[in-house]
Amino acid sequence: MENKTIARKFKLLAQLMELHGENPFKTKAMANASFKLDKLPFHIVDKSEKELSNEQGIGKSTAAKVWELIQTGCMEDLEKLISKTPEGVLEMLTIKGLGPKKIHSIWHTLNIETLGELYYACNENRLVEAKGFGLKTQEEIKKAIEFNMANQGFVHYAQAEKICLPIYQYLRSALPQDEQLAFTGDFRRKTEIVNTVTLLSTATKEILLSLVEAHEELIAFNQYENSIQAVHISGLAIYLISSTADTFFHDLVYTTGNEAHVQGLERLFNGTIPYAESEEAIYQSAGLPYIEPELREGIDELERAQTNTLPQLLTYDDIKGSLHNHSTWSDGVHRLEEMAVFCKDTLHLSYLGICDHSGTAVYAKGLKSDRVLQQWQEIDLLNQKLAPFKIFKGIESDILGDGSLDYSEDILQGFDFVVASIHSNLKMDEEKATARLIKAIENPYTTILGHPTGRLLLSRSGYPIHFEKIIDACAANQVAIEINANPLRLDLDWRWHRYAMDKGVLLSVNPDAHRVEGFRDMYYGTLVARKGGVTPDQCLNCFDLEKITHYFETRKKAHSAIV
DNA sequence: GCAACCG
DNA sequence: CAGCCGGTTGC
Repeated sequence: MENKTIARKFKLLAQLMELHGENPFKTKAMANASFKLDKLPFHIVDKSEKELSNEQGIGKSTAAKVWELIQTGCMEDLEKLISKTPEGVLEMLTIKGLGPKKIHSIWHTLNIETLGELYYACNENRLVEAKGFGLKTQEEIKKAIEFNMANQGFVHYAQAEKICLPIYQYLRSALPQDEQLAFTGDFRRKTEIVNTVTLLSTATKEILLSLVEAHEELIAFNQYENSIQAVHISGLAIYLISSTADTFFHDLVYTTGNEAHVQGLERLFNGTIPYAESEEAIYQSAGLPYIEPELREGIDELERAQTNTLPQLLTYDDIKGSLHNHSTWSDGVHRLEEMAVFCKDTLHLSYLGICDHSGTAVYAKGLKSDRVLQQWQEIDLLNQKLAPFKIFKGIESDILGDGSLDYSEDILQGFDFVVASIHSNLKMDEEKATARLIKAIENPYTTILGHPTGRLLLSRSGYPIHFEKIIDACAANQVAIEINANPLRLDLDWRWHRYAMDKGVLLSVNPDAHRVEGFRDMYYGTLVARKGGVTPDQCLNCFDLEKITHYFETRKKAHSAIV
């Protein structure tokens, strides 16, 4: 069991205790425990109950609960509270703008127990009758429910991958070597969210069905002539299609999609895509080089293939370093040295950009100026110790409400680079948000624009921005744009990578890691970067140490000339 | 801690 | 009735 899972259970426990009006001190203790558990720099499952209770903020009874959770997979207190709470009320906790207090009011004064009823009440203007609710809140909640409904059944790519790779392995080892088996559909095209994972195999439907039925975590619930609809216990839909040896690669192209890409390909064949012994052979017989599944979105990949101008997509191995990461200096889990050593020795990268939160982000222990100076001292020492590995002095500076950065010029000029991003005042119209971002982009100290829309996939749409204007401003000011590699963000969206590159804007695959494992998110970043057609030479952290050092230095010279 | 919202 | 305060929520 992962720390995150344990922390989430405690958070839910705290929320439900509050929802059911239990002792506020105990409630607070559970909320604190959740926060604390989430920030422990080791795997909780490796420790004893005793060791755990030695941690500041985790007492005997909390440690006992953690132990119970690890041993039995659940906590009695939590299970009791869950059973006392209608399912719909539990779902309300996932709606932005609703916390335990407001949900209590909805549940007990309006007698609403499902999200459907709640939505209906918003439409009927009945939510305002409950204490603590006004017109604005009602509108926000209505929008949040709509957002939730539109995303029903979808999971992040990373979640889907975690579930279906073992399923693939299971099927692969159960099927004879000469039977083909492959992922297909959206998942194969690496879309940022998926609602169905589709697998294609030359095995018969009967064999596939028997394997699904033998798998503890899969339930087959529907059958068609050549396919099986199944669901994983997590709720993720799994679709299995039975193909044949002759038609396999033809079927693979069709099911991989997307529709527009397949239709375009069909036109090149005057109607039907032929059978062949590989996908490469199919594209070749249309006179085309192989087109990576990530690029098959029906944009202009067929034209680019025809003119031999498909991009040389970056791969995970092209990544030379990691920019935009956090440490215990702000809200990270691991110390700066641990982060650096992990990059150096485990990931074999040649540099780390550390970008802890700036002062305004108090909730994330953002660094005030004096702490910045102290961190620089530590970085200088570590750079001596770890050479030739290099830690760059960076900061994730909040973009304040008016578009300015968080520090005075004398501090800003001391950084090797600055990631500027928005964390507060997210409810802006497009005009305001765009102007605010452009002001930050025009700041001579801004090196990279961080998560440009602030979106959280499946839970929060970003603030609206005028993408062309933002990207044009980055081009004019030589500001790179982050591809935030956290699978919940993947922001800048891959649909805008092309536009950015055409304008000469560099992209940067940034994991925004808050713990050492977080660096691995760069893998998800490279997947969407590939979807966006990003090449290594247009990706800032594919620069080797010498090149990026030079890049940062010349950028600094450029703005000190202005100042 | 701070901003938005509500009473 | 403007404006302040305290509570809730999210960052």
